[in-house]
Amino acid sequence: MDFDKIDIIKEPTIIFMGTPEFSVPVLEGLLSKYKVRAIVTQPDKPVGRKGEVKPSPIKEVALKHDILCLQPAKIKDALQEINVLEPDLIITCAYGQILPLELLLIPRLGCINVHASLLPKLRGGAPIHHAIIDGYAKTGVTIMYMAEAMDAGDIITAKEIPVLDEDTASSLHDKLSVLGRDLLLQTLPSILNGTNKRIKQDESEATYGFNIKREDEKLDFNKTKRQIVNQVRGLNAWPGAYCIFEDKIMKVWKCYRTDNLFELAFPGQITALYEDGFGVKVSNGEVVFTEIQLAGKGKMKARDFINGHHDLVGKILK
RNA sequence: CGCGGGAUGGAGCAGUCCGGUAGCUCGUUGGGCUCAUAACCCAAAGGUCGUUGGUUCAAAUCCAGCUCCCGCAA
Repeated sequence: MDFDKIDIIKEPTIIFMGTPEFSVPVLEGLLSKYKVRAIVTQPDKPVGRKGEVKPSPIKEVALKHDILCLQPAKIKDALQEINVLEPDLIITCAYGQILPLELLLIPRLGCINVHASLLPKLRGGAPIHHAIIDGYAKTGVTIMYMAEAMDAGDIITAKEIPVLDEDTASSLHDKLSVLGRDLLLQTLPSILNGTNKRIKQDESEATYGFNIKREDEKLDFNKTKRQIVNQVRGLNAWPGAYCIFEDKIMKVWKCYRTDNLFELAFPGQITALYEDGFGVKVSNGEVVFTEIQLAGKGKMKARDFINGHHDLVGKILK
């Protein structure tokens, strides 16, 4: 009798923890090859203007596959339940809560996390947005053991992709999500049989990409055109960069930079009209807004906005 | 009852406060100019002004209800 074989056949008990859309492909990939004992996700929360209570995307998957789904308001409340399940491995991916040490110690093989950056770069809750906003040339996904400090655990493996000029937070999100799925499936066998690598993070190289705050969304026209463009595409398709036009919020969904200088214009001043949008003066030149949205209105082509608003040139965005 | 904005030809807006023949910038179609053009000139088509009811001689406009969309906040 071959005992090694028996070990491989024995199914590990896996618990998956995740919440948003990003973790859905990762979970579904996992489900295609492995059995998941339970799923932990954030409680249903009121979403949208009407305050409708909606389950998280991960809960939808749990329901579809008829898997036990835990939704503790605080993860500590579920420690007992998780303990009883006797997981061999806990896999997290954008769960949304910090895991306490007691939980990290439960699984025999530890807790691993799929994180959307090349650690130790961009630790924190919004690594995808910040990869673009902060002008990173490359980013990726990292699978690592979880530690008490946020995203600071030992690295198991990582895979990088370039940040392209045409990338938005949205496109990068989708790419990293499937990249994370593939990397997890590729790496999981070694984690389950204990042959995986385990590399300490270089603390001196650490950077952070914390959750987007309202102030991160406000455009500052004293910044450079590259910074403005990165901010706009780094916040597309959610939550969007904005500025103020005639006391109303104007979200900017798409823009590009030009070589025009307009040295005499004020930062934020509308410089000129073009076929596809209108120019705005920033510290070192001009960016052209091509898709915008005014408070109370839907997204629109900047050209349509121009058609309805005369005398734009010279006005100042704040 | 969380706060607020909006619904007007295909698009974006004005007109609404102070009721009285639907306007602007585009787009579309046809014609003209041009070596040529997404440029320019001329012309045309296209709207029961979100929906229901009320007030009035008369409602896009005033009043009430309803539907849908969106920004903020959660």
